[in-house]
Amino acid sequence: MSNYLQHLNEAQKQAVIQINGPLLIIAGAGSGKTRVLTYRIAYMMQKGIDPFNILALTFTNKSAREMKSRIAKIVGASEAKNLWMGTFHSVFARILRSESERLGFPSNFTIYDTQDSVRLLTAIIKEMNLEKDRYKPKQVLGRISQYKNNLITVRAYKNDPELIEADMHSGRPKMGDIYAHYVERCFKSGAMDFDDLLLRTNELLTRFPEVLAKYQDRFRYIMVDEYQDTNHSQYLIVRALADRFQNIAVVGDDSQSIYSFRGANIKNILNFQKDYPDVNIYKLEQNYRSTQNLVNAANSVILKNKTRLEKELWTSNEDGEKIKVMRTISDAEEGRFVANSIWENAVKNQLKYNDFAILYRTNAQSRAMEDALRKKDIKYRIFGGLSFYQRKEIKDVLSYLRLLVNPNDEEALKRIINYPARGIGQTTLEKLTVAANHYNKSIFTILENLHKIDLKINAGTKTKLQNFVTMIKSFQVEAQHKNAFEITDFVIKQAKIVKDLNKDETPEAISRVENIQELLNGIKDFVEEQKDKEETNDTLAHFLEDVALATDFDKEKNDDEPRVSLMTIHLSKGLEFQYVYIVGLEENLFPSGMSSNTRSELEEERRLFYVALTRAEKQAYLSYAQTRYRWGSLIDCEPSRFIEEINDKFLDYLAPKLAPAINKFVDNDIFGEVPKHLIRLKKPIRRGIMKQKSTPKSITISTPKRFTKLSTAQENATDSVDENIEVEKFVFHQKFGRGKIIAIEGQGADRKAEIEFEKEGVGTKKLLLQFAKLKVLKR
DNA sequence: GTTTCGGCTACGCAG
DNA sequence: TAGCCGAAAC
Repeated sequence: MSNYLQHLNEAQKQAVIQINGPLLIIAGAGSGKTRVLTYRIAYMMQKGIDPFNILALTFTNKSAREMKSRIAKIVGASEAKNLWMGTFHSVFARILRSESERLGFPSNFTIYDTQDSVRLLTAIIKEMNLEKDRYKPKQVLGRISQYKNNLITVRAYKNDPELIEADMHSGRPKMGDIYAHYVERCFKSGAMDFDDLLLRTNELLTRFPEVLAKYQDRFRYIMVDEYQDTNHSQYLIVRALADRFQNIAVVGDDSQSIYSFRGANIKNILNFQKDYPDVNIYKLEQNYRSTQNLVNAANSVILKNKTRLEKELWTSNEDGEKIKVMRTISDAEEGRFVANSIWENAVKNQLKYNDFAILYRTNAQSRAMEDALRKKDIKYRIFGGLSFYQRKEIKDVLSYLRLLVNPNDEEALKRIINYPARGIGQTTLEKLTVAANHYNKSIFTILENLHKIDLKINAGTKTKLQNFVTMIKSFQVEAQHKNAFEITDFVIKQAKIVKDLNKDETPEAISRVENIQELLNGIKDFVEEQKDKEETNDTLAHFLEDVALATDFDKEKNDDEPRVSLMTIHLSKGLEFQYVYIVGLEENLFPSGMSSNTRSELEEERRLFYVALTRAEKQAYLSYAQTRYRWGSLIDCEPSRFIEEINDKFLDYLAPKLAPAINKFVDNDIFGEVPKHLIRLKKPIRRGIMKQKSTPKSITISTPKRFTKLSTAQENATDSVDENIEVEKFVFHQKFGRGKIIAIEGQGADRKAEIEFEKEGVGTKKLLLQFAKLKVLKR
């Protein structure tokens, strides 16, 4: 039982048996990190530690499941069951659910996905009459996400002149107001977005010391995987929870830090020693995954980065073959090359298609690969991109379920109030939204009280609205005695969703019906699983949470047919394949044109390339096209600098199949003696200009230096902003300037101030405080 | 008041 | 090329 320790090398063994105190494990690619983590937990449990006291935060739910089952094999299933294992988001969503009422959220709060958040922001920006070109919802969401990941709440924002100045400078003076509305609307809807799951956890642990104490006492042993990709918010959660017992083990590899765009802070791992001075550090440097040629090639690449911890990956595996480099004339040709090569290698080496992966920088590149694979009749599976749960028909069905669980969920309501079409249009919805904002209630509450307020909605429409409410309420009643599968089936039939789709006989509509059927099957499986777990009755809410946080890896395809995996390099982290094809190695694509500006951005791209290379066990292929369709038109491409950064002795250039006319052009151009990057260096000016064209400076959201400063300000972000507003006080309005309050009337959302503005031609105005967003001046 | 049609724009990675 | 949004058609 305990002889599993024999399977470890010395560094691995040390990392496993040191279970007390802070521990930093620097784990190179393919160095047996998962093995160390699973053995470590098993070892702890055999030493008598209650699994109930162990928290392991993993990067994906899939890896949590896999580790759990491996641990179960060592210590037994019943013991392993009590482990807390999962992603930050799923673990803390679960904790938030049981504590949410302290924060003013219902326990059945909805989790908004990115699409929901973007839709809500689009609505808010529209309601505020802001130019949607200046305030692009996706960019605004990115900015809000930055605030949240750095624990800058609405109040912290409003008290931070530098931050306000930064947004003003980037041409978005209204960011603070949008942020405030967004937070308010989420709160009103009983919804948290992805970043809230971390932000609100921090809020919970800071505002309620007894809650912090409870979880500190519970999670006496904490482990964090992929620590290099944690953001500030996650960092603070871990630090708070581990503060009492300091049994904190983090595992990571600074060379594989590739998520800075979502706030990951490489400093978390680099500074771990500073946070815990008595830390023990172990480095796992032996690679068990790849051939020597691959490991050495990857090393030669990552050496070009300046910011890195000292470590050298090595392997005792066979030499292996050189990395193959291929040039093609177009992206379609690149697809054909990859498909042919996979087919040949599969036949020649007796491999299954699941031994192959195609990795790319952007999801858009998958199409050319798919086309080629389909033509060769090679089965494949795409990860990422538009996931199953984000498909329109699936989101529509899920929105019904979300609404019956939480009727205040505004985004769910807006999706389905007129789907299938029931004669409730844009105009009606706008009236309802205005009323909801006015009374500071959810749209559903307005609908329930429709007879009490006059919204100038005609009688026919009113009846339709009332029918809608009645339907949703009937679903809620049914849900009390039906399980998740039964209620979903009921909803689909009652709402006539499939019926609506069946009106259409296009392949798309048929596929949509199939997808809904697949969703039903998924829910059935889920219900069965829950039965085994003998957990609570709230399976529907539980299912919706899983779905909101699910990634593509969490949804196993039911067939066991081997398939080639297609995914972005980001998604491939932690995975391994015998044969790996890294495609689209072109300047402006990989490295991304948006990341060539600063050294640190370029270093992250290089780490991304390092991650891609180290996924391969036996053989890696690099390919690039000379022309590619992007943004709907054909563009010329140059090979990526990353190809040249690999020492030539590890590479094997394949003879390119080119049309003769182009051939004479490119032959000495690409493989000639003159290092290409010397030529390319002359060109950044042109790149710069082109870049500005597509993203004008005024719109770019730049992170001010000051932004990384830690803000620990905690508050309930739903606090009203107008609490200081009194008669006689001077205020500042974004548009009308300085003014004096001469009267205040109304309550709550209806509260208005009469203000005498100093600016010429403005005069006295009555403004709703809810929208006016006045700043109180000292004098 | 609702639906449909056509033009415009987006492609950077993700829980 | 798809998906979204505003304007015209129903």
